[in-house]
Amino acid sequence: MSGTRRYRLLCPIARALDRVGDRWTLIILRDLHAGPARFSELQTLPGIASNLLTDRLRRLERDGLITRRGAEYGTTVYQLTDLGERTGAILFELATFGSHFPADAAVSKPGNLRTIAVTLRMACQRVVEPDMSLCVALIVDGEPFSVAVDDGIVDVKAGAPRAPEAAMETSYEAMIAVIDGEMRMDDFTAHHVELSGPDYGKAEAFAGLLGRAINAMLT
Amino acid sequence: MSGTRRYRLLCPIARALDRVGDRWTLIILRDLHAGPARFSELQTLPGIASNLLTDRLRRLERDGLITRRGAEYGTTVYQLTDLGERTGAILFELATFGSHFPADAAVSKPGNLRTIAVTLRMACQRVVEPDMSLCVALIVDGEPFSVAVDDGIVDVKAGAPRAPEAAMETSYEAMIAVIDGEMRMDDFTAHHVELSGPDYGKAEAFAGLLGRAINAMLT
DNA sequence: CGGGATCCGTTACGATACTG
DNA sequence: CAGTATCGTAACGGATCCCG
Repeated sequence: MSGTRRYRLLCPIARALDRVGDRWTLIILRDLHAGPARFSELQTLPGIASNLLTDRLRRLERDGLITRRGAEYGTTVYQLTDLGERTGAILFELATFGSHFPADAAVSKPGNLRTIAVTLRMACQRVVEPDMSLCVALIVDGEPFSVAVDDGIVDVKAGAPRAPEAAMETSYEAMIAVIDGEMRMDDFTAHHVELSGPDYGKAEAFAGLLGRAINAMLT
Repeated sequence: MSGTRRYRLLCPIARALDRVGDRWTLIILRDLHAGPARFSELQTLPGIASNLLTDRLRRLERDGLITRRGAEYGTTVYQLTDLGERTGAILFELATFGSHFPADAAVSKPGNLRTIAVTLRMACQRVVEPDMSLCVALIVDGEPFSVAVDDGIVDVKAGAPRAPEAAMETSYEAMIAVIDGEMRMDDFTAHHVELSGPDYGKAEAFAGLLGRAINAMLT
């Protein structure tokens, strides 16, 4: 177990990095923003060792960023606390910054696509109208996500919504291309997205929200 | 020289961490946000080894986040590029998040106070009126900073301004206490700050801006 | 003196194997 | 499923030395 090698400075930036600055920590948090996850789900992160994952989870729990639930049933679930939710802003700024760089030549696609949840939620939250409400199923490479806007409060979670008003289907690579500024938004909506009902107007409303969110990221 | 141990994921968050996620990298960038710095200034960071600093600077230069200027004169100066400036938002969110945690018992004060520049600039930028303009000298523990607002564009740099309209003197510990929420803003302005002219109104205007900036951080 | 380079002991990470 | 245990390797920390 690690524990030394901290900055131990008074500066708030260093204090933050002392909690979330270790390798994998922010990637783990990124996944948990898509909803609670179990150990084995997080282990699908390409390249993380199980002992590292254990160490990070223990430390995040100790610092009050996550909790473990239901250890009795044999099903342990890790979940963000209110404090842990606050890392969303950090992750969003990292995503905005990271979109300026090309992906490595030897990229390995992630085992799960939970990464999109934080970025999508924060990006939409910034541009949503205060009176908007909708609940759509977003399916990315076959993986379902729930995008819910409740009077201007945006929530994005892994898993299909119970009663979606509409659905949007697309691919992860297309989403990345448009966030990176390599694909125009109208090309994306025209050729890489399939909208469907039952309430088709809600699908179009979500497409519009998504467009404004991505435009705001690219400035 | 390092170079392996990258995430190599398509996810923009991972791409960002592949550039700025290594130990010390964000701390170095933090310092450079206060203006250009030389190798020896950055080496005052408590605990960084010179070979580590060399490695991080090389990598930041290679990734286009910083440039080295004037190597001919024997005076090498490292400076943020436009791309590097964009890390300001990440650092601000880290500072906001980090202020929720207590400082370590064995804190070592930094050799320089350049850390305040990014946080101060971003915090003020968020709440400044578009038509505000001022140029004040901010002296923290004797170290001078220049805070300039030019038609709503905020700039904070290490070093005294040439023609300050006013001055504010305070201490680093008091600033940290108020950012952490441990000291009330009115207590700070009443007992831990000294304002002076020549244009006393500008000093009060800056104090007001600072108050609104910190209040916005604490929400 | 500023701007590093070199060396070496220690710590953290990565991979795999194994267990309650 | 949710972790331990072990071990080789890469990165870090501290010190010293070097060169213009």
